[in-house]
Amino acid sequence: MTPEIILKRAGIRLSPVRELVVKVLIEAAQPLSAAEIEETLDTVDRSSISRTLTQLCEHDAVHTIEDGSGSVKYELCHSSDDDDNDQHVHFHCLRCGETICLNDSLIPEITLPEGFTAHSANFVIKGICAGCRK
Amino acid sequence: MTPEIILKRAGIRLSPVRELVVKVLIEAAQPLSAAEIEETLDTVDRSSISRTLTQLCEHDAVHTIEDGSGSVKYELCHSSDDDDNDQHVHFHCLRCGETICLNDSLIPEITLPEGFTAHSANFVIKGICAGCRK
DNA sequence: CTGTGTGCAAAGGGTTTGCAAGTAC
DNA sequence: GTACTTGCAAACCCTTTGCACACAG
Repeated sequence: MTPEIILKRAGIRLSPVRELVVKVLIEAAQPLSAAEIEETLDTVDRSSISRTLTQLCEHDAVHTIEDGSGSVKYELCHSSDDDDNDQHVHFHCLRCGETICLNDSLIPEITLPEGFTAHSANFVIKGICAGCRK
Repeated sequence: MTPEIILKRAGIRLSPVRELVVKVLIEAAQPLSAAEIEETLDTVDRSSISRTLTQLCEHDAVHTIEDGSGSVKYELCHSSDDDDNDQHVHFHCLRCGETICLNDSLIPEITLPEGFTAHSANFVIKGICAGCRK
């Protein structure tokens, strides 16, 4: 998977910054915050990163994870189509601050009250990871 | 359930502000943000509310919900004991911004990788509520 | 007198916006 | 030329902290 393909599929024009941001997300094993992307791409301004992430979210190429760390994390959507079936649970370590994907645990379907429509879901378990438990 | 009982059980001394904050949380049908509590209690300073909420969280009398709205929501813990069995899923309406409890949907147990320990969980479904769908 | 509670103002952090310069077509 | 992209600085929102006064034991 290349940045070019992802951007093209999302219907977003190519640009240097956008390709760099998507590349970082592809290579990350975990969801990243805007600040983490900024650190990796230290030549790129934070506002450009912010705008790019907003755009990627609007085009459903990226989704957000609120892990309670204070900053939103971003992750590439795995499925190209609209159904969010690939959405998995995340684990946020309260000690080291990392947020990792629990790829084996898909977010379960929840029955909503009459008239409610789901758009996305955010399921984060907080605790201590194996590395920090020691 | 009264503010006095909740504070006493949490091991927090009584005070005018603390009783007011807990009272608002008791009467709320939904999780509230610090700003919403501040609006309701317009005589109380935001810093006092912030400190009270922090204290309530530390004593496990209140837990937080990150719904992606930008501000953390607070809700009274229902169980008095340590197990978080009463934790339920929340629904956040992207149109009206309300976050409501889906009391019928308990947060499912997730199997964590070896060595991981769970402390709490945050499960929020985002979409459009019945009132906003219209 | 000592400790606790509270309000006010200011700081902090994370993110977004206004604007102007730069770039591509 | 026109539209799009980007960086810089400033603004914004939400939350927390420093400090001083007030009050209770």
